[in-house]
Amino acid sequence: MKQPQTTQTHWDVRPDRMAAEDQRSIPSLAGSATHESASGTVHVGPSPDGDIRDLFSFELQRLAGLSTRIAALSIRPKYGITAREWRALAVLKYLGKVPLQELAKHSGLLKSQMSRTVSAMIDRGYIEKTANPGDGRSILLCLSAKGLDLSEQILEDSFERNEHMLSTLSQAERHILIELLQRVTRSSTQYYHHLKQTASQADLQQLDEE
Amino acid sequence: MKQPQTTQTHWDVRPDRMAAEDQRSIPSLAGSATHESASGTVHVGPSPDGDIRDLFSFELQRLAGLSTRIAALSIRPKYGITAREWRALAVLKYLGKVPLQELAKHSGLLKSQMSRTVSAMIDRGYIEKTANPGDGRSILLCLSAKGLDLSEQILEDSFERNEHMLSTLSQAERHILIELLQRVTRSSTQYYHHLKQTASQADLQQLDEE
DNA sequence: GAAATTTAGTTGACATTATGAACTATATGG
DNA sequence: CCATATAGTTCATAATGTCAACTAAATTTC
Repeated sequence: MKQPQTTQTHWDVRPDRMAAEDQRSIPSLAGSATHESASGTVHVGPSPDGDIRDLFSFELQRLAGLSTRIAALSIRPKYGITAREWRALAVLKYLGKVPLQELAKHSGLLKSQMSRTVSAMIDRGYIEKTANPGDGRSILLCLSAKGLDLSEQILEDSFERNEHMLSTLSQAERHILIELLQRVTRSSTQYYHHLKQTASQADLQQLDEE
Repeated sequence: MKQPQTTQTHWDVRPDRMAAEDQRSIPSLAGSATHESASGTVHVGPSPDGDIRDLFSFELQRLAGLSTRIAALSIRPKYGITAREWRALAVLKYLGKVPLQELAKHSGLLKSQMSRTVSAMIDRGYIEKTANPGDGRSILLCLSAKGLDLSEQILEDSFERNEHMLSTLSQAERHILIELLQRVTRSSTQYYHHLKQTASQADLQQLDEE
């Protein structure tokens, strides 16, 4: 099934940016040559002539949307579960037995979202909930046998999906990609907290002014 | 755990996997090895016991969610525009003057979504709409002067945001990351079309069977 | 060249997701 | 004790995504 090394897939990948029907005019595209200016600083700071395609977050969003659709297409019909529910299971699988907040953090969801997701999974018997002996407010969540089994099945499928998505990358490139993403996630998390903080400070200041 | 075959990358990645507050023991984690025996067929794929953190799509989704929140935090309050609306403007900026379908494709949205988005932007004077002389069904969209101005302002902000998000990567690494993302987007697009097609074929078959 | 089929865009209906705030019940620190 | 912080649930609301129906213009086909 898996073909880790080959670069060839049956779906035949074709070049980008100026694919097929796209090249209608757009003279401004000539400017894209400017990017590759050797090794110097390319688009970093405020770039006057860069366009959105050079923007990391743009590519990221585009691909993430695609990935969501692909996952939904493969998971929902087959397992009767949403991608988000599955993610909760899979995260819980490596966390073991943790309170809800912890699960939410690792999944990148708000606790309110996670609370609903989890209670739906409890109703369906995928997750078990026990009291936390050390803290009466908190609960401890873990996978049921059924939940573990499901999460493993889907995880396997997911690795295969990823295999297809990454089919044009070599093994080395895949590792690089994941590692870079993880690093970016870390620094972005810090940046996000920073932003939130200064934003709420600005809000307070605004109130003072009125 | 997982063994990436001595994938030594020069930037010495130290995934935090068990960062900061996370290492609260979780003794039950040791037990996760025992599960394998029960389920019989374990993982046959390339990742026998990899967990979801090794999954490209998982990292992707996590980071994309973060990026969305960061963008919303910076764009909405400052410019009174949603991230999606801005993306439409920025894509239109490099496309020039195109029909709606074209704009939708490049933005990764359905035409129905784009139609709504665009008409809101027309109402606010950011986008102009003219008839397509070559095709009576179609319309041609382009940025107004106001829209161009706004898109450039936000684009500049966005490059700065990205700067923060990518702050821990070298210039070379940023290029690699974008490159890889673009390549993955291309092959994933192919895969998606492939999936959709086989899915709808399965649907038809199902109908036949009834 | 008229009927049937495609295609571009708009709109409506509906499910999913995101976000914040209110509310409960414990916990913790003066 | 009382004030305050925290864990989790629930509610309200907005944004997003998805699909299908609909109009109008193009294209194909016989």
